[in-house]
Amino acid sequence: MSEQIRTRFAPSPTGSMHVGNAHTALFNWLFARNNGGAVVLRIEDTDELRSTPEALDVIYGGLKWLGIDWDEGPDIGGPYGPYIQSQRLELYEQKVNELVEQGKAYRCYCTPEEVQQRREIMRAQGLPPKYDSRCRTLTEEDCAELSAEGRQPCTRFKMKQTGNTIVNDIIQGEVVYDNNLCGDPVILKQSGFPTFHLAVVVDDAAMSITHVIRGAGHLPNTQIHLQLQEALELPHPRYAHLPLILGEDRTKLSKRHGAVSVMEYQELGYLPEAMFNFLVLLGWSPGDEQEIMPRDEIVSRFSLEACNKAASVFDLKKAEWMNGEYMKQMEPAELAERVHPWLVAAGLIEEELFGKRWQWLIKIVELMQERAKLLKTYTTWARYFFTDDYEYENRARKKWLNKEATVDVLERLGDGFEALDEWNAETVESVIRGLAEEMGLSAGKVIHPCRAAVTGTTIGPSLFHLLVLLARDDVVARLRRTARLSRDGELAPTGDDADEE
RNA sequence: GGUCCCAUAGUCUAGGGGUUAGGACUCCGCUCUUUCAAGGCGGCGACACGGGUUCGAAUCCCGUUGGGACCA
Repeated sequence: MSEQIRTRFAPSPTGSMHVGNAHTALFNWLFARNNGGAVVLRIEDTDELRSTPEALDVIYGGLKWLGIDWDEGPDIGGPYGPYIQSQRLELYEQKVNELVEQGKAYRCYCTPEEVQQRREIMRAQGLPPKYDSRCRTLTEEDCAELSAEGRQPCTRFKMKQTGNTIVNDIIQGEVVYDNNLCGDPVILKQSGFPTFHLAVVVDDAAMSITHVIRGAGHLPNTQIHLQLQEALELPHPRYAHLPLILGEDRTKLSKRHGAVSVMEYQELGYLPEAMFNFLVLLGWSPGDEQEIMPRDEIVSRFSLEACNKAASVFDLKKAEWMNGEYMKQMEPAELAERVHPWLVAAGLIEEELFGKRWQWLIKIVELMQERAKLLKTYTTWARYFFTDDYEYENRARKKWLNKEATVDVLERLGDGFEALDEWNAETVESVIRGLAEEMGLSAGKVIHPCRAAVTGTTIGPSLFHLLVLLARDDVVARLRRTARLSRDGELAPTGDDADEE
């Protein structure tokens, strides 16, 4: 008989989906899917004002974007609901009362300020800054007196004061904590809300969670959870603490490191499958040299035992590279579908595309498929395909457009194109090369000015193939317009980097 | 400050007593070409340090240093 594996992902509804959270969700999902287990989505909102529908949507959206699904959760229900902690308050209260009645927890009348103050003193003395347990020994009269002062109690759990608590972690191994060093944690706040410690323990058990997979930041909390489970006579789940994801400066990833929420990566033009692949490689490796792997393969090869203990730095450059790789592997038609919304948002193309126009877009996408690294890249690099309103870059101005010889080349090229019977890559190329020969120039001396004139830039895909994706009339018009501007001296380098080479 | 965790190049990692320490990103160079932001080729670059254990340590142990996490 094998127990049904159940993992859970338990975010707080903060209104954004941090990549660290996404990483944790991903590993829970991978472990469950690899083992034919279930994934539970639980919202831990006992600390927040309450979850708002918007905050929930952010979580759902982030997970769905990455392709992480769940078997039970607030939106789809399940046999262990409700899945939002603020809807489970009676349960926590009942458990807390149970502990108090059994003498395993007690009311504490110290204010947060007092506790904080004493902690500072202990720290200054070089002592472990834990709660000093002074309310443990309060009598009923003491309590009544303190209440009369207007104090609202919180409830603290009595931690063992001797011996060790051993966490046996699948990833971190055996970690030993000295019970004497841990103060009694609050389990029920003055407000009557449970703390994280109580709620996780109660819910993990109530939801039959077999494996708690979470960030390594929770490792020290686990000693509390283990003791709480014992006191409540609940089973211990297995624990796996994942290495943290850090920013470039090796501190916890936060806003000042740039994009930290998964949706920001979507907005930057990342493909979810690339993000998925990138994230899984932070803290896990298949053991060989494979890096880019389809989702199925990741699922089948995944294991918690193969996870790393060391924290990792989120390397944006590598994520970008990987995204580019995914874009290259894609069918042009599919990539075009992904790129299309970006072009629409940039006002470059209409939302409804029909047959020929789709085919045209696919060709454009394909032309740049090798070099674009993000979906968003198309809105800038491919801009000139969709509008005549593009900038002449300084490099193009300096190298070609601001030179006298260019005017003639552009004009004659325009004439040559105009005279063409057919507009295709071969005919275009022959005009360009023919003109170069006629003028006694190398082909590059025609190609580069032409590119600069028609696209405004000095770099891009094959010029011949690019030109034929534009209407011939447009190309001719652009050549003539550019020639005129050049002659009028309008194309001198501008701006701060005008002198830069 | 206390406790815990971690330590292979700038970054992600493989390896785990005997290896020329492998791969990937980045960076640099060369090359192809019609440009590079793409392709091809190549290069720089690592076992944090000090002690042990051992015939032999990057690998095991201890310490130091550094980093991180937690301490409502």
